Amino acid sequence: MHGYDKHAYEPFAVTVDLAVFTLRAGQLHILLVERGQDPYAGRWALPGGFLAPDESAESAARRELAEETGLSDVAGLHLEQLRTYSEPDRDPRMRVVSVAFAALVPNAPQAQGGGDAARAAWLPYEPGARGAYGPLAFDHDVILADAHERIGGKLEYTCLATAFCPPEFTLGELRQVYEVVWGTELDPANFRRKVLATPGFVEQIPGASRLTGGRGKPAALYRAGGATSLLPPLLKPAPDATEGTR
Amino acid sequence: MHGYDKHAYEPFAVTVDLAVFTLRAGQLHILLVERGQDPYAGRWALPGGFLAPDESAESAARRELAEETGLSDVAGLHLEQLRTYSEPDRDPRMRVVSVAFAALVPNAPQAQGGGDAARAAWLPYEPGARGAYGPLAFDHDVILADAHERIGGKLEYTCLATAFCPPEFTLGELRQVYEVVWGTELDPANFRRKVLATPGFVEQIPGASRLTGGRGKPAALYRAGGATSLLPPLLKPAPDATEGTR
DNA sequence: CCCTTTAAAGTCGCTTAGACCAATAAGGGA
DNA sequence: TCCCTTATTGGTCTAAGCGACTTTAAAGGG
Repeated sequence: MHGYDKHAYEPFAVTVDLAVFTLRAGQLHILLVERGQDPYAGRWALPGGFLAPDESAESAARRELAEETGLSDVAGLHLEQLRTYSEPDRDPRMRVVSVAFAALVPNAPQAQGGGDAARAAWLPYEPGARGAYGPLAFDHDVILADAHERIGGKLEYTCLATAFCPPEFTLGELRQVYEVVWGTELDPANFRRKVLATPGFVEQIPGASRLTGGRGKPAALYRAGGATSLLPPLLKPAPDATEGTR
Repeated sequence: MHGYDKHAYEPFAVTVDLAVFTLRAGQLHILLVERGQDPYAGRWALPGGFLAPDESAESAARRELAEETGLSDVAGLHLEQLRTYSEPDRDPRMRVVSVAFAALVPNAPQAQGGGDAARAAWLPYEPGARGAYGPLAFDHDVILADAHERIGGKLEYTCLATAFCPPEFTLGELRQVYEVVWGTELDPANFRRKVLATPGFVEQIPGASRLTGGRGKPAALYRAGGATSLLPPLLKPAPDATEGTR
């Protein structure tokens, strides 16, 4: 196929949508912008924007990420293409094909309004029920749920969790990433053994330590190692059948 | 920011590209079409086509899959969105954004030419070096490599392997799927134990048996079960102990 | 001064993956 | 016919890993 002179083709508008997660006060947060105009005026939506003629979707996503978060060094942030949403009726005005990305930000600064007048905020994300943001605009509820599932899955078999942490972190903070994203609790001792047994996951910073919550024994500091895959994987514990909370 | 009246946007051509895999004579094969016109005239390419105004990328991909393979029941075939390729220079003529899919076909019929005069063929796929098809057109070498990596990864933690098999298959045939896609050998007894220990992976057909290669003991027949995830995963064996990645 | 809190380190038992070995049931060749 | 080969099926054994648990260390609070 790909014969342009033999087949008619329709032009489409192409956008990128970003699901930007961060950890704040021990809770998973998502970056959202408030729409100021119809359709879905007043509703929250994922940040995003149109693809420029001379950039790839990855470039556009990273540009939008810098604009919306106000961070200066978005080069090192984890940005991952989720999938492309192309249902014909997903935008009531016109045909829009959107390439969705998931991004992880370690320490979230204040949310910036974008280039235009839209209001931006970090809002706590709760997987099952809709949180404080209500139903999102367009199909962004689906995109957001897909993004969270992807992140949770990648924690199992990659070293992605360090992307949520600042350059220097304790093993307790790293464990909190798993606990918050998965919504479960992990045994601190077993988690420590598993992480340290994986070569290249983390590297200890010699002689450095820090108190995490003002209490308890000071914890050693680590930085992210060079490994990217986590073998064997760190599997999310199966939900207990006797417990009805899930 | 999704404000159409505030930002200019460029229209793009949107296509779907398909990496269709099958097993033939104990070897992994990929469905390719030969281009009849420039650019890349005479080169092999992945089948694909333009997105129609009223269909999603998934619909377009399934439509193309039916056209190119000549199969009548593409509804049950596994079709999975890979990612979207949007580099500005990936098509020398114009700006084309392509949504790539990976598909698995159990028993490949003869390759059909598409609706146009393009020649289609099943060609053996070899992961590392380029096979009998030489360098593919556009960025399709990258797409094909990404598709193979995705399929190989999904075999580890899903029950996807049955999608390569006909409705009734032996455990040896199922094991061959893993061996061919991964390029490794698996112990037949351990593979059998692992598959049968996973509830819902396969169901035995009572009393049925078949000779696989004309030799050996007849094997019991199974059909695909209802399970979709494979927990704990069936990990691909590490290449060698000389590397420190495990 | 004792209590709580968190980190760090070790122990115990169960499960499982990987490496084997053996028996069964077919076809092929001498 | 009698082995030999091939492939399935079933079994054993061992080392590794994981979950549950205990213990010690190092900090702050009442």
